[in-house]
Amino acid sequence: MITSPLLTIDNVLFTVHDGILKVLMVKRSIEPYSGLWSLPGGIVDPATDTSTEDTALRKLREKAGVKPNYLEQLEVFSGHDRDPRGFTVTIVYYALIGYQQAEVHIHTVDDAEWVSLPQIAQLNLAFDHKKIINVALERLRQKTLYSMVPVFCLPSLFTISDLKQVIETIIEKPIQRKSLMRRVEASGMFEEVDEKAATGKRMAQLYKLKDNFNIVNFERNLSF
Amino acid sequence: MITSPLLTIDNVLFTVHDGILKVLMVKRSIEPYSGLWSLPGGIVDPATDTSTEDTALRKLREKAGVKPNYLEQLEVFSGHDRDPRGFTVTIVYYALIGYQQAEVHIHTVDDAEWVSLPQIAQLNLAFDHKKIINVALERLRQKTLYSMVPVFCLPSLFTISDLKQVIETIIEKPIQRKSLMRRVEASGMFEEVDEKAATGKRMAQLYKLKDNFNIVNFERNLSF
DNA sequence: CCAATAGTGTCTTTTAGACAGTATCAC
DNA sequence: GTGATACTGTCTAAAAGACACTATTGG
Repeated sequence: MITSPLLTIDNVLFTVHDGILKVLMVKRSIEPYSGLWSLPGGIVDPATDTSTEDTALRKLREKAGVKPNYLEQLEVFSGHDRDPRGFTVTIVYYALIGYQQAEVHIHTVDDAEWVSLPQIAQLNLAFDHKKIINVALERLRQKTLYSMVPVFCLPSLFTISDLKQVIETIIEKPIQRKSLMRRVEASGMFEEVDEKAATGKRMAQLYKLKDNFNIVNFERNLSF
Repeated sequence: MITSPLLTIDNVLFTVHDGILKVLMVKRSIEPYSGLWSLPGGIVDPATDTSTEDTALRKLREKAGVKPNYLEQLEVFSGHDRDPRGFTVTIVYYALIGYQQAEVHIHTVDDAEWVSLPQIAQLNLAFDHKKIINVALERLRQKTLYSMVPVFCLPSLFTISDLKQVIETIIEKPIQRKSLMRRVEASGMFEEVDEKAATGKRMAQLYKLKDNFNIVNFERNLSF
């Protein structure tokens, strides 16, 4: 008779704030790795969850009171060496949210915090979470090259400059404003709203996601 | 106390033979869905498997005696409605193999068979395996547009025409031979061997994967 | 008017598509 | 030589990069 291994999920929730890419981390309060920072995740509960995606959303709600704008399966990590308790299987999701949207909730929970990538590099994280974050980051960067997913790191109204900054923060490269505008147009995902933002000198056009948008994948990557 | 749900893996093993894309199916001998065709998979066994990828490879070996040239995680399927026994979680892998390479083994196992996609559409498959196959197919098609993965459906020596046919079979569209040759060259994954194949009239150059190849992803998709 | 940010026009670059033209083989 | 398949040369097309140019704002 085979006993099922411990099945957990973990979330890599990204946001961008002031040109810095951050990941939501929570402090572990139980063994193993008690006291260390870790990804917000937990055990899949067949009694309450209708799917593992449901588990992922529930954990983000419970641990930080947030609901992401975007959530997608990254991949499964498994093995004997990733948890001192033995063989474990973790389904990892990566997710995006606007900083303003989440900030309120994060601040009321003192064991949840936005951590920048340089900070993460220096921390000692629980389990193989550092590796998981790197895989998620790689995927987010790739996806940023051929889609508009970074928009999910922004509030519901945003300018082209906002979007440009978020993209540049994620891929750590400058992009051409012109290229971005062409893609915004071509994607058909967005509509201009009757409002302008006074961020810079000249007022900037505000955009929002259309009510029934489909995420478009472009046929070629941005390059440099 | 939370009991872990039943954790299984399934494989969608593709090959191309004579211009037909096929999936390896096995006949179920136990309930539920006994007697129906299903994907070759099974339960993850922490006692023997070092990872879920290991489970996937083991199941392909046990059920059909084959070792794929390419194996990659597709995604996790979960829910209460996919198995009459209740909440289940299935990690799905998709894989590629050359027809010649696998044929011998498949023929010795009478409950394993290559099934074409039109045939699959007409069959009544176990669980949600029809849906899983469609998701895997979609992924394979996407990947074919920006990489050379279809080469893993071929024997170790192959011609450009072989590769072209496999690609066209997968995406169900004709491509330009010229575009393919440019990509074969640009990828740096292949080397010409000192041998020619007498498939058509003029002898065709044979290629093989370099000993230390890296799978290259192109910056733009093939289009039509 | 000036400085700064928003946004446009347009030329270049890259890489795929199209397709004609050449090469090599069996017969 | 003929016909069929293999391969190359080269023009066009689509979309991104580069970058100069215009527009709009606050002061």
